[in-house]
Amino acid sequence: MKAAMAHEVAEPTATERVYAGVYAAILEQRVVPGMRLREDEMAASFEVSRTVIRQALQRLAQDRLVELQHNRGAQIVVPTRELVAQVFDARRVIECEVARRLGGRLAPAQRSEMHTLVLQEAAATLAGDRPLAIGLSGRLHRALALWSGNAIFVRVMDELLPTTTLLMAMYTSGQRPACVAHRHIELLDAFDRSGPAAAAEMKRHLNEIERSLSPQAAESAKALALPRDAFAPYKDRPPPSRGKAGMGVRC
Amino acid sequence: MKAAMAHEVAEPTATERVYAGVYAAILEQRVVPGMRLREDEMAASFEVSRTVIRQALQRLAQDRLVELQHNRGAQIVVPTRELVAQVFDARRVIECEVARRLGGRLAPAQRSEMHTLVLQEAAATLAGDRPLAIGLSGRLHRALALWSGNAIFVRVMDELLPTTTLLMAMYTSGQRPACVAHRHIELLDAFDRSGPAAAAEMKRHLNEIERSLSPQAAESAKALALPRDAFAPYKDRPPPSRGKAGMGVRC
DNA sequence: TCGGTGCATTTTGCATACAAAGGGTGCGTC
DNA sequence: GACGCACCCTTTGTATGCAAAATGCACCGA
Repeated sequence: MKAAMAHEVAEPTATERVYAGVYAAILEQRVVPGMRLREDEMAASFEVSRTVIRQALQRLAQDRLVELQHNRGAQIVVPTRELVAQVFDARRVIECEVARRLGGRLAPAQRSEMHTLVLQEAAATLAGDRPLAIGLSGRLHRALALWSGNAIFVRVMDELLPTTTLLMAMYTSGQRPACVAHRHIELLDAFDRSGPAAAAEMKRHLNEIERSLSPQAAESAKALALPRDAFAPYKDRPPPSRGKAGMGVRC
Repeated sequence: MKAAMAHEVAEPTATERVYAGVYAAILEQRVVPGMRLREDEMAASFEVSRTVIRQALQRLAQDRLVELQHNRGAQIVVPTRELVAQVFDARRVIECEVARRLGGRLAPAQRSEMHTLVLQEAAATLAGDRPLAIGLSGRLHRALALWSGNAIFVRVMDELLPTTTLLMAMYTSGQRPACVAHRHIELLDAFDRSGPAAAAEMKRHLNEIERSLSPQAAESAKALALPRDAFAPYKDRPPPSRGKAGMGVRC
């Protein structure tokens, strides 16, 4: 009778909050690749039980944002140059095919939605909100897969987008604006033309994004300790004192 | 120390046993699409706690073998003709590209492993062990993705193979031997020639499998009750010794 | 017969507990 | 100072309990 009509925007579950919290921390580069995520600490930070943390870590591992090593806990995935190449290679294969099928065939509603997303992303980029821009970019590419008519492509995109997001967040050295890579307007134009044109532009587009990722930001940074405030926005107030020795800090 | 060297073949966790049990039940058609999987009953059948059942269902849902409906529990996915078309469409896109890259470039070891898998699969088919044959077929396709050099393709195959397995198990009306679809020998030959040849043969191969799936077996069968003994082999016999129940399939 | 209501069943989310396993640390020894 | 061993800490796997939410169904009234 009130909310909870359209989607489950109502009240996120605790697990989801943790998931989103870590996701946001990655996007905003508050965490470093290779950083250990200890269950107790996270449970304290988010003020939930370890059950929730474990579930969230499970989902994050499923999205390849964290890596679970047996009996050694979880850590933020350390992206490699190799991974960048492979992800974009695979995305070119799939998304160029999507573009080929969809180019010149966009329904008016789809075209207008695409346009909206492009504008929103541009606005976010201008506003300096990189996380939002990255998210909107992902939504655009996902929408294209959806419109291709094959739900499997959407599944594949859902599998690859989180990793891409991680890569874009990690392989960006601080102030460098990665926005040059997001010339989605030209993509929109190409989709108005033909399949081959859209495919070609998609390839160019993905190449451009790939090139924009500087393979330096994520280097070194092995297994850092958890900065006390990495998830600060989610714990409200600093816990009294966690004077536990043996943190195993090592760079 | 001793075992657990190569892989975790040592002693499967309870969650894994449940997962494997349901997986096998699907392969052997002891369960029907749409069948409800109630936690309590499964917990009783497998003699584990609901914790384990929930985790197993989670993994099964992740593999799209069961569908989790909010507050309505889990049920075996009901495959549609649409899904068949989409899965094989996507697999053609990806695996033909894999074949194109790999054709004529197989390392000797790879070629021999491919050969071994093909022979094993043929043997399993002759022996009437459809589940094994389906599994080996999947392993072959996965190996090809692996050898393509792009780990992302492996991820995608890992995403699609369980669904394909489900489809092959479900869309096979009892005695119909689906083995004609597995002319992997010709695939092997094509991979010895060239990229384009391998891609063409892969396309033909996937088309053949797709056509072999008769879209009738999985119809109707909505929300059946759980047969008391669907998972029987797993609640009385600790070691699932590959029971050969309902194996009346043969070529 | 149709429609609304309330209860019973089930699932879900979360917390807690505990034994086992494995890795890392630090200490003692050589 | 290097090596080996024992202990500790963390994670993992599993069980259990419980409250809240949602479903489905039976029952009741019109």
